[in-house]
Amino acid sequence: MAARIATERITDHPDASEIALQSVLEALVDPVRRGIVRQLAASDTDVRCGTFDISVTRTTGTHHFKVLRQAGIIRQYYEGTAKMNTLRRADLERALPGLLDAILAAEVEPTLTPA
Amino acid sequence: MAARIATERITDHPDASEIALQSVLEALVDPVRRGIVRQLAASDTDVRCGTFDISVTRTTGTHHFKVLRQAGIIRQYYEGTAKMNTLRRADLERALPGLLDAILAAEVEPTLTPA
DNA sequence: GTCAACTTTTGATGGGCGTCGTACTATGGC
DNA sequence: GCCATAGTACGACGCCCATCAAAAGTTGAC
Repeated sequence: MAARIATERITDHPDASEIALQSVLEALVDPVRRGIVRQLAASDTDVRCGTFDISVTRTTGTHHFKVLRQAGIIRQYYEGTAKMNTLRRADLERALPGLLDAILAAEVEPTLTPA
Repeated sequence: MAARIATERITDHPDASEIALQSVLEALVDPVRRGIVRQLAASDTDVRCGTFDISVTRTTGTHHFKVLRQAGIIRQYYEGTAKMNTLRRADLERALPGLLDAILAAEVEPTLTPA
């Protein structure tokens, strides 16, 4: 078929108006998930799940992506066998102004501190 | 003795420079603790532990105050038998600019939504 | 010194979350 | 059709955290 970008297959995305502080905090309290968000924020294109630099199993990775998606922090869509990820910056800024920027600005994670 | 404000008896306070994103997020992810911080932010004077409107036992309350203190979010000192609490706004702003404001601005907690 | 008010400490309990291994599904290329 | 690649679903395990009840410590008033 012609459809190569199947956005419709993932139904988990909350509307921008449904993004809640509690869920976002729960999502971003985990360092692995913050790492994902940071890498996403640093990239100027959408990123495939498999290319992230995370220190956990693929299985666990899937779990973290799901949490981020259900909190409304990332948007996911399929492109062939690959699952792509985008940061929902604008939606987050509307729902929780300043929060994402404050967290991204705060500290380059200690584990990544350059020498 | 003459000392009625014994700040020295509590040694847990991290220095402003030691306030870390991870600890602050871990502290503020709990709704009860965010409630404490909100009440503190809304008050123009220091507040005694006992006068907070929290929905848990005093024992649990003590625990939450301790977490907030060790994260560097509040400062505590004794005044007689009462334990007073202050929000460390300036220190937090220096360590994690914009974070506290973003969280306080975000939503009046659903549980507190006025009718 | 004794009593009452305020908060803490200790120990126990329960639930939730991060983690993983294995088995499964889906897509694309041959 | 078959195989390889990308990611998911399921189930299990361990640990950490919020919660509490009961007992103990501190301080101020009398």
